[in-house]
Amino acid sequence: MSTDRRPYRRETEESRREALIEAALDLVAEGGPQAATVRAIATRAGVTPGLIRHYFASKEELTRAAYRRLVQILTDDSARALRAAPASPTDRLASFVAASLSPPVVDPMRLGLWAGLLNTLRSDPEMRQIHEQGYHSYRDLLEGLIAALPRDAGPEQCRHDAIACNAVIDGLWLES
Amino acid sequence: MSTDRRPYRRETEESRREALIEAALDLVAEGGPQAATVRAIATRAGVTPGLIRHYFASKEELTRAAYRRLVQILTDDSARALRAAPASPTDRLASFVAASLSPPVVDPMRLGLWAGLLNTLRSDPEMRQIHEQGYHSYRDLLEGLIAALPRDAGPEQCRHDAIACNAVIDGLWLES
DNA sequence: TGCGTTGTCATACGGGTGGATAATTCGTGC
DNA sequence: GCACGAATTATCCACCCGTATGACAACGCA
Repeated sequence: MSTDRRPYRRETEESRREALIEAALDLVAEGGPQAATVRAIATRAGVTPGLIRHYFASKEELTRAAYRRLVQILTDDSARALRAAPASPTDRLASFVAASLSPPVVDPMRLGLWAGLLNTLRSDPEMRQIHEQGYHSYRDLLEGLIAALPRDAGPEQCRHDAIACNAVIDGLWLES
Repeated sequence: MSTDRRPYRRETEESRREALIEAALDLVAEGGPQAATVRAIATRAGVTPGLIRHYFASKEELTRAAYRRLVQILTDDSARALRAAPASPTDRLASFVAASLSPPVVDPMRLGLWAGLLNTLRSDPEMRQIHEQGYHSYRDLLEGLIAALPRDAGPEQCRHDAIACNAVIDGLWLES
């Protein structure tokens, strides 16, 4: 009479959280927020729905954790590209821009993710805060590179150029 | 005992359809597709839910009509900008690009719309077809303007430049 | 002014699904 | 082996979705 129970392995808290977060991001990227239900996330992560609330107080918290993770990935990718860049200021900027337009930064999945999360960002203040933090750190990176260029330009001008440059990058990023 | 019935006015078929479509677009822009429920659309349009199915066979049909309308708006705006443009090829291109980056083409609502509809576009083939038609007509417009420039460039080059130019425009558009 | 058409309202239904929970089981480290 | 807690299972409840239906009233026309 014993119903056969699904076999399972115990995992570390970190690996489980990671799997759940990744599953959530994948689902949002593919089908928008409405596709990222607790059941779908659990299935994708290879666990049962109940487990989600073992690691996250609510689905909302999981969503926020997922977005935090996404921002971190983007930030890390940018920073890594910069570390491997050449020494000349001009070349540094050029290679940084190039890196921002090639894999793994550019990825169709990321576009879907961004689009899917846009509405959520607008409504949830905490999400918005996470987002702005990441956005500013990227733009500041860009501004630093531009300020290091061998040319005559005040900080005001550099800031303005950084914003414009960022705009162009985002545009090319969209087209991929 | 008679429940007081909400007073109403009879409208033309066109104006009702228009109101429903606009309501649907607004809701998608604000809260994503999941916010555009039959009830919400009806409320926003100032009617009761039942009326939707008086004008559209199903909600899906309304959604498609709404998207068709959006594409038409974008196309019209582009064409209008071009009609008012100067004669010189270089100036024409410049003013067209400028128009693509100012109101009413640029609009935070449109960005939300685009983000919300991205997933829908991916899954619904008919939607995708509507989308590509609009996208191509815009890019062809751009390609025509570029081909008219006073310079030495083959058709292949013009096409390539049009795609790149479109990418940059989209990027600036995103930043608004 | 009265009548018929039909645009519009009101309400209900059947159901799918969403997030949450509580108790149970069994893998695992000691 | 024993105990702890990770993970499963089963279920809850509520909400909201899209659809269907029938009554009512606004407007055009005679």
